[in-house]
Amino acid sequence: MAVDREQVLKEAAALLTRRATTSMDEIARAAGISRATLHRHFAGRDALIRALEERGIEQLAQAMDAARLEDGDAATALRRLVTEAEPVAGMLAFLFTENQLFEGEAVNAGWARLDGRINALFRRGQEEGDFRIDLSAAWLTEALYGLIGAGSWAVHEGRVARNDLNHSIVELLLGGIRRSMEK
Amino acid sequence: MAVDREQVLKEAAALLTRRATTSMDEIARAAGISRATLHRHFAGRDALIRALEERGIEQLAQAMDAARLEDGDAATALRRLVTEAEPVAGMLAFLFTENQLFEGEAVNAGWARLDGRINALFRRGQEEGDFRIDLSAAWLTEALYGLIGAGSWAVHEGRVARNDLNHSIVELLLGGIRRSMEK
DNA sequence: TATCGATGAGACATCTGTGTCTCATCCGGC
DNA sequence: GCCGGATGAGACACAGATGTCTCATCGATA
Repeated sequence: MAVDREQVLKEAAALLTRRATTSMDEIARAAGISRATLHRHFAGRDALIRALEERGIEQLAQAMDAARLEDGDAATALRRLVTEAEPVAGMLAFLFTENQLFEGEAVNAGWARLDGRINALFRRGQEEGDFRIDLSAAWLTEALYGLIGAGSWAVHEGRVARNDLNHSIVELLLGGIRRSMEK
Repeated sequence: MAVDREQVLKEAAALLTRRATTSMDEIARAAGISRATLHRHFAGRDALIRALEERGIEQLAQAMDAARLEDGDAATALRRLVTEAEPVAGMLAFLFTENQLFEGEAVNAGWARLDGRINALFRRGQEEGDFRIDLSAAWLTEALYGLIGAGSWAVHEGRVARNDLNHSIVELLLGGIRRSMEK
């Protein structure tokens, strides 16, 4: 009865997102397998985190593909990106706070690629005259991550309705707090 | 030669912001004292974190006082808040990701008070017709924390210049990404 | 049914961090 | 100079998690 590796990673992500210090034993139980079996599939805790990171990178990359970042105007592409990335928001929030620990070669390269794609999207919006240019694309990228993380956390805490998450993030990013007469 | 408790907390905050699992020994060394002395001043790791949290709450409260949140229009008050809170940004980023673990009585009450003040600021802006009302004040509060955290991290990583931090946060919050003809 | 691979349960050693304690030392005030 | 409080260095036991191993069991398949 082969263990569903993907299912294990999913459970692990759910637990670690809530508490970064969740033990291997707790993860194993949550996944419905024994600690021994967990170790048979992932050499150790580091390997598990690494696998999670690779999974997160892959999922975000797929979300980007699905969002077709290069199509249409940048703002609409950004909306699509947030929509596609929402299911991975919790995972991103976890990795965003955790990735300071592990500085793997391939992993960093993976993040750099993703950052680059988002950066490019913001730059495109700036070049097309739609996005303001007094805020660097690098900062906008970080801010996007930050808002996704904050939003995911807020939903988890019950301070924001899950249904509003997408709208909350995108609208704040695009339009800001201020009520504008027209735009 | 009395240990400078404030200095120890400052060092601890700096280290823990970078890596949440920094050991007591590392903190002690960074503060230039021995682990034994560190334990003489803080009963244990929990007590140290608790002290950090109280310190963060106090500092943020002072920043709010200095920002005079009730004076003038809400947007300007928000600008003042970000300016005053900037020196504590790193600390806030740490506590923001860490407070999910410790659920102290008094501590939570302290955060609730601060959240309430920020919430009130956003609500005031909404009632005065300056802030949009399709984004809840609760979400705006979370978003502010998120952006401060992301900004602090971006500065730490060298992706945003420290001098730009204030401007980056406030402008994104108030105006959003979009280039607007007029506002 | 017999077999083989995968799993669960548990024992075990190890490691890291923590909290406590003791003892020597240092430094300032008397 | 002497004394007392504070500190540093280090030993110690303890707790929790980790990684490895063994052995029994279960289930699918030949």
